[in-house]
Amino acid sequence: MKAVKIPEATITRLSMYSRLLEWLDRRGVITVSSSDIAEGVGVSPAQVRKDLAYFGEFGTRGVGYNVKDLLHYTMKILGLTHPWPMALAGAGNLGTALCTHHGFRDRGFSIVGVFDNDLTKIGKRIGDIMVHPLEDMPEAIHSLGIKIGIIAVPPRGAQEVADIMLKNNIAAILNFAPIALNIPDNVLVRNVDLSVKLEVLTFNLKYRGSVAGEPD
Amino acid sequence: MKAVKIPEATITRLSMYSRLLEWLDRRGVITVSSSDIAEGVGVSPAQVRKDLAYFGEFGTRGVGYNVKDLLHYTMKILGLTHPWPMALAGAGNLGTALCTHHGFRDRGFSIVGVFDNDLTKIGKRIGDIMVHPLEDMPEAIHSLGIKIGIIAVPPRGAQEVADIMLKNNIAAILNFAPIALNIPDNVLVRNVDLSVKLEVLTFNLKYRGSVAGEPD
DNA sequence: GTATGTGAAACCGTTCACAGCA
DNA sequence: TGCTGTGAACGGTTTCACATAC
Repeated sequence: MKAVKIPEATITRLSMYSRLLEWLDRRGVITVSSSDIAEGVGVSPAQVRKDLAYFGEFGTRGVGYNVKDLLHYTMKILGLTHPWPMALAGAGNLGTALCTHHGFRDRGFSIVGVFDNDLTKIGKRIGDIMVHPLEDMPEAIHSLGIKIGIIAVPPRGAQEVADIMLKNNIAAILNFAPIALNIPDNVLVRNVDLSVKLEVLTFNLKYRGSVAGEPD
Repeated sequence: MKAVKIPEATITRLSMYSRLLEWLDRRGVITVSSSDIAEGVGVSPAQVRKDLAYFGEFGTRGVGYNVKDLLHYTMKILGLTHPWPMALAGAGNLGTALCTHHGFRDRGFSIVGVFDNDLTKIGKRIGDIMVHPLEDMPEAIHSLGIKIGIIAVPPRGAQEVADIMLKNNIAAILNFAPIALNIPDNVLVRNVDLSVKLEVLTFNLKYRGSVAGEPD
């Protein structure tokens, strides 16, 4: 935690390193080198070392990194030492998929409230939680200490949902609606836009013939 | 189409401009300025102009851009003048969500084959298409001229699915499995990793207090 | 010998500021 | 006058290469 600006890309990669380390740890691997990690997530070894160097010195020269230790550090850096309850707006197919998404629970994220204003969905059960009307979201946010909201409603309703979240002091939003939300600067937003991802592919298919590389 | 390298971020934004233009066009808007576009997608006007400049001169000085024309150009640049049939592997919740995802069809993408090797899913109907066994995928890829594959299976099965796609000359893969796929350089891959997105949020919540900005 | 940690260099993308044109 | 198009400046990220430490 220096007074240095840390590139977002570094955080993204750190998250990937962390998951790889979890995998290695489960397999009983004790030590990894920066090249091992690099190969595992598809970046350069120098990049791995630079990324880690933002946060401290975790390795041993001539040896590498202790898997368990580095895993622990990455989790701590990413703020994953405690669970993050989340509120989900939208109980459609996407919402259902997110609710049951294994990858979330594996990393300490859990959707503790699902909200929708479609009467045919309210009362339904997704996994082990029930869909509640949107108007119940504020109370849930406060009583369950929810800091992160997920928007998985159609574009039309997205800003409305965002506004409700904002009014109730949500700190961060993961938005799946393909529109630019109007969000104040003190609230974090990240968008997941599936069509954009596909269009990057079609562009490349069309103009570059075929070149690989994964910047994102 | 110059001999200039075009930043991936430019393509990402182009895709967003394109969708905004569609929206404006449907509303009967005739002309937009770079500032209008910039505001609509949350970037700077200079950025919009730079991005467009990679591909030509589409505007009129002192006036702006013709919405219909620019929409047409962006679609063409992105390779969206013809439909892109896609094969989906994985008929779980995520697969189902992707199948019924409106945003795809709106932009010319359509999933024309869904494959899974879970016997309880094969034969099921998602929307208007049926889930087929994974072994039927090769034939579908060839007979339907599929160039893009989507992987929405659990991490364990992802590489296997990828290998099948590769063996059948898929040109691009959109991967939702949170692992680094082993893919040759001549095949395009983009990963959608939901946990990573969330961990970027938790990192920022923890260390930056609250700062906005959407780099991705 | 081997692999980390790190300044310096190279590279890339964004912003600036203004020339060019309707 | 107003807004586009663009070379140049800027800032930030990645790569390089080597000193450092085990």
